[in-house]
Amino acid sequence: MSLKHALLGLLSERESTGYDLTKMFELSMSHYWHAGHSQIYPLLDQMEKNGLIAFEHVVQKDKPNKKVYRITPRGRETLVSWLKVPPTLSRYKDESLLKVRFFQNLSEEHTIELLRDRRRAHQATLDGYRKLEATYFPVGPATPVRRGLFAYFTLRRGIMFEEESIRWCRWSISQLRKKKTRSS
Amino acid sequence: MSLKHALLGLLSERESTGYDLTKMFELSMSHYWHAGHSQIYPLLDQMEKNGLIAFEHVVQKDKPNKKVYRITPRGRETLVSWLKVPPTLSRYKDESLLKVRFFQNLSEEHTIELLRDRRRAHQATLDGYRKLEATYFPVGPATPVRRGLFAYFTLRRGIMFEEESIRWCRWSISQLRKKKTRSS
DNA sequence: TCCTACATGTAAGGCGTTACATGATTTA
DNA sequence: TAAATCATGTAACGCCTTACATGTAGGA
Repeated sequence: MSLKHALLGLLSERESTGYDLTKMFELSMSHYWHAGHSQIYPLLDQMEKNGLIAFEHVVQKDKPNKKVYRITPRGRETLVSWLKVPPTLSRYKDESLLKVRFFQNLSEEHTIELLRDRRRAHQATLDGYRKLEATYFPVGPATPVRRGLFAYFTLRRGIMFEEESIRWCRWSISQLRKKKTRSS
Repeated sequence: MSLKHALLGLLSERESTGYDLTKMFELSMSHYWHAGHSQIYPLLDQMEKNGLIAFEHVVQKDKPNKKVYRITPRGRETLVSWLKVPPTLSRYKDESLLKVRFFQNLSEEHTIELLRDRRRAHQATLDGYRKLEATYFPVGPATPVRRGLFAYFTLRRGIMFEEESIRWCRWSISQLRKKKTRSS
């Protein structure tokens, strides 16, 4: 159950509400993990009962009241021992690549069109990551943000992935064009 | 439900048993999809009932009897209309990168050690892909294998991904070393 | 003799998505 | 006036993993 550990990791950095945690997944972790609030709230409940985290009710005017969670020493232990275990080979699911695998069932024109769409989608994602980079890490790994080095590493991995995806789309399209030339 | 479409895709290429299909996921599609036999057998059953595929009992000596499935015209329609829909942004889950995100909870020595382990794991995966490439696509996209072009594209994506992962590991380790030098 | 390949199934339980449900305040 | 933000929850259903279950033939 890695979501539990992801929540412990985020709470090891700062106290947060379920709402905050949900947003962190959306905004800065989407290329390697994600979870909706309907999964997060019940899990926080359960983790609190198991003594991994604790919360405090905070009453607010103007805004709804909230529950602010923090990690307990026991939670920290659980996090660290999880980090030390070498991860098993992660099994990706990429519906987009899965479709490409079966593109022989479409016309060549159509597949080129779909590959162009993919390239544009990757470009848009890349632009988003670059904005994050410019905002939070303006001078790269040397940016003086405490605790931010590994967050920067994972963002870099996202950027490299998107760049590589774009190169792959271009290469695939060029291969299809070559094939067309040969057969005509 | 993409597994259904993955099965249709594989059956659009050749008749197969549940066992064959299970092996194809393991051997050549693991970097973008996976499924175990306990998921595949009941789903084939259901798809047969819905008229997407049909099967024939084949009695064998020496080996257990088997059910050979083939795709129906209706299955082919379902496959093609799925292919035409632009995929929604795929949401990856990469436990390995998730751990990296929280490495600040470990010592710097330890994180370097773990990153080296990752690099070696990616190298091993890459070696496996390269063997597949040498076996099935010895002269690249021009290899005269009918229907094999898109299978080659997806394999190339796997190779590029692993190469990029290795570069990222090296880069991360070098960043950590620099930081150590600065602070000492 | 033990392991691997071939071959097909079921069952329990956990994980994850989508939809339902509420409601005040701020911004466009 | 409509939408977004803040904020927390529940329920139904489907997907997926792990384990249980069985049996033959061939190779090391």
